[in-house]
This record gives sequence, C-alpha cells and structure tokens, in this order.
Amino acid sequence: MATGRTHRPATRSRGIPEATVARLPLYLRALTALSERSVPTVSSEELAAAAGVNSAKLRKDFSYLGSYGTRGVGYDVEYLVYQISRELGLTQDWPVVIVGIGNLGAALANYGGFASRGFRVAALIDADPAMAGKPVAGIPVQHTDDLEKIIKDNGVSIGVIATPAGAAQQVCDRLVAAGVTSILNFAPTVLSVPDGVDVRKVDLSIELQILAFHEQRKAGEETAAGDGALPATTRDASTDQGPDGDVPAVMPA
Amino acid sequence: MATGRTHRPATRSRGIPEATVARLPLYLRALTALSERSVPTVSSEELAAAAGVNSAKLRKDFSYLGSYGTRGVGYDVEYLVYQISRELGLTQDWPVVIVGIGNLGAALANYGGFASRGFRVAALIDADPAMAGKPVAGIPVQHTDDLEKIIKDNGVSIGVIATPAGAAQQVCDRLVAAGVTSILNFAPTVLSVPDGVDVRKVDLSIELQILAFHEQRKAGEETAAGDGALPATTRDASTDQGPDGDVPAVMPA
DNA sequence: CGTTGTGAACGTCTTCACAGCA
DNA sequence: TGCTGTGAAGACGTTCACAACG
Repeated sequence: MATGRTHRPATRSRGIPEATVARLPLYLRALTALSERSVPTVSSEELAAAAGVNSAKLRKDFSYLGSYGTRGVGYDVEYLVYQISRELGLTQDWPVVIVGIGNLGAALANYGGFASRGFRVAALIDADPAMAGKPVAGIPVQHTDDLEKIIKDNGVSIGVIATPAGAAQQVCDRLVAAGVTSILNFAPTVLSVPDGVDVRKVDLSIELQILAFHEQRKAGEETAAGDGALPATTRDASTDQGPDGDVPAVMPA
Repeated sequence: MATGRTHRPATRSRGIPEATVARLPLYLRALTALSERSVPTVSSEELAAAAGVNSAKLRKDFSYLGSYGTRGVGYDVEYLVYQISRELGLTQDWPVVIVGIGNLGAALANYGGFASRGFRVAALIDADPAMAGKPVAGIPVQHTDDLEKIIKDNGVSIGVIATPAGAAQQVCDRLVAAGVTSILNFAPTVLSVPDGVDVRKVDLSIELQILAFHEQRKAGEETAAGDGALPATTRDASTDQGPDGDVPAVMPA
C-alpha cells in the first residue's frame, strides 16, 4: 500500500474517458516503436495510422492528458512515451500472480509482453500438488494453499485467473480477500466481486462468436449488396464494455 | 469511401447494434447453463444476473432479435438458445485455422471452448519445419508453405493468428488472399486488411495496462474519497471497440 | 397480477470543422 | 503555412419508466 496522500485531483486529470484509456496502450506501443527507430517527432496523422485509429480521435484523446504537442510540428515521441506511461501507471512496477497453470496459464507466463512494461510475474499458482515446485517460464509453481501468503508477501494487487471455469469464482474470492483489486479473467464465467475491484474479461469463445455473426451476415449479404465491397471493421477487443454500475450477484439455487 | 450511407433508420429486422452482438454470447452461455439444469423459463431479471448485465439492457438487446418472451412469464430457455445460436451463426459449422503454434497457439488448440459451439479446429499451421507433423491437441501441425491449400481445401473463413508480432501482418495477408474474411489476432500488432475483412484483437498487455491505470488511480484516491467504497467495474474486454470505418494503412519505411 | 417490450431521456464516444498558435 | 487543440454536432449506447399484454 503506497501512501497516497497529497494526490490532489488537479482539476484536469479527473476523468479520462474509458474509451481513451483503452487506446492509450495502443498509442504507447506505436510510440515505442518510433522511439526505437529514433524518430524524434510524429504528427497526429502518422501516429494515428500506426495505431490504427483516425487522427481526430487521437488528438481528442491526447487533449484529455494535456497539451503535449506543438502546433505545426507534431508530438515529441520521447516526451509522449513518458507522459502516457505515467498516466497508465507504468512507471512503477506491478507484481502480478497467475492462478491456474494449465496450457493457457503457462502460455501467459511465457508471454514476453508481460515483463516488458512494468509488469512482473511475481508468482505462479496452481491447485495441482504435482505441479508444485515445477518451474514454468523459470518460475516455480506454488500451491493454492499458499495463495494468501503469496499475495501479501509480494504486495500483489493484480491477479490473472486462468483456471477452469468451475474454479474461477472461488479463486477470485480468495484473491480479493487477500487484497487483489484488479483481476484479468480468462475463465469463461461471470465473476462477481465487491465494489472497488476491477475485472476485465478475455474470452476466446466470445470473440469467435462475434466473428461468426459477421461472417454469417457477409454470406447473406453477398447477393443483396449493390455497392460492392463491405466496409472493413477492425474491432479492438479491449475497449470498454458494458460498465454496469449495477451488477446483481447471481445466486440461483 | 466505404460503402455508401447504409444508415437505415433502423427499420426493424436488420441492424443489431454491435454492443448487443457482443453480449449475445454471454446470454447464450448463461442460457446453456440453465438448459443443462433443465430450467424451462427464465425472467429477464434472472438471466441478466447470470450474464452480469442489468435487465433493462438485456430486454432491449432481445428486442432487436424479436419478441421471444412471454409477458408475465419470461423467456423459454430452449427457444432462446436456438434463436441466439441462429442469430450468431452457430447452427452451422465454422472451420478455423490457428497459425503460430507456440505456447499460445498450443493453448488455443487445446482450449475446449473452441469445439463446443460450432467451431472446429480444421488445421494448425506453423512456420517451423521441426513442428510439421507433430500432433498438438491431436491435430498434426502443418507447414506454412501449405497455408493457401489448407484454407481452400477446408473452406476456412475464420483464422486465428498466434504468431510473433513480426510475422502477423504477413500471415494475415496470406490468409486474406486465400479467402479468410474474419481474423482473431493475438499478436500485438495493428493489422491492416482490405474492406470486407473483420479483425478482432485480443491483447494481454493492453488489458493489463488498462487495469494498471485504474489500479494507480485507486491508490491515489484512497484518501480523497468521502463516499466510502468506489464502484466496482466489470469490463468485458469483448465489447465493441473503436469501429473505425476509415483505418488508414500504415506504411512506415 | 408480473413481466415483457419500448419510447423517450440521458450519457458517452466519435467525427467534423475550424480557430489558434508555432 | 501546417498542425494541434477543441467546441459543436451527431451517432451510438444505456437507463428509465411505463404501457401493453399474457
């Protein structure tokens, strides 16, 4: 727990739209690539193209962060990288635990993008005693029994759930009770959490079903459309979802 | 530019909002669970709770599909399962190829949710000749050289890219050229595709960065809030994203 | 009755278009 | 001149609240 005193809302930093927050990582990635190629400045048009959005949206997004550009010139790459990193909280280190070291959990543990920016896999946890001690991605797997201790010892506030659906809620409850306040859920279940805890869900099967919907429609419209080509769509699964404010706990007997 | 103004005043049948489409798989999952427990009917309130949304949203969503409920009673579970499945195009079989059989690709191949509803892993493809012939999840890996033939022989229209970022665009181009019109991209890159091709992106690192943003903010507000608890947020990574309509192709030398 | 289906109000996100500044 | 930053307009999504109806 950091001593979060003296954090004045600053009148401006209050309230960056969720949709904007979801795009900041995209901009950051594009900027990092530019930075590695030692590009000093970039225009909203160029950066937008690299990030796959349009320039008006990008400028509006940046306007929520402040005025970091120079008219007639563009944005200073290094400076923007820093500002966005700071805004996203990536200038500090986030220890993360992954619970459920099956195929997916192991793949996540091995995923390079984890370590890249501020995130550090602090521990791998699995319920199978046979896994205990076995190293995955160079990190020894620990048993679920020690979950609470692991969370507390490492000051973990972000947990990744990669367990089977049946175990997810239980794991979630234990993570939250131990102090985790952000959860990335790969299990195909709706998790219910207390106020103050963020959950983001990644669900392969949902993504495929959405694609199937559009695919089916293409087949149907093939003959109907007089225009020729349909417009291409590039949906980023990571935009905001239904913010719910009012998710009732489900408890069917 | 794109197709002309196809902004129909929402006649009645065509035009289900993207946000609704993204939730249909959620409803379907909840309904399937009810169906397996032989529950005959369900109210919007109950189903909404099980799906993690509020009931008004659910009713509005269903209203786009038609009037499938009975006032004073609720919805017939089996009937709704069928209607939603049909709407999503899950009554037919979708052969899918996975390209890039590393840790993640293998995890995806082993993922049970794939086969469950209408999706069938038709082939696994990898660029490593050493992988060729090796079975993963019971399916022999084939070499990238045969990509076009595999797509055509199996009538594949949905492709999953799980390659390293550097290979993703190239693989994407080949998939599209061979006839794939829907792509699920796990590589951390912006893919550019021609009109008529849908891309959905799943990006672990982006999800974590979004969580970090909120996590950081929580730490800052710890002392400021006079309300007590912060509202819980459950974001579903799979809602619609920035529909772009106008994504410029990026071509940095 | 109880619950659906939906018009209308409201809020959020995107796009436009241009003023303002380097 | 060229590009950013932003008010205003518009599209989209959610929530409200209640009439319609089994």
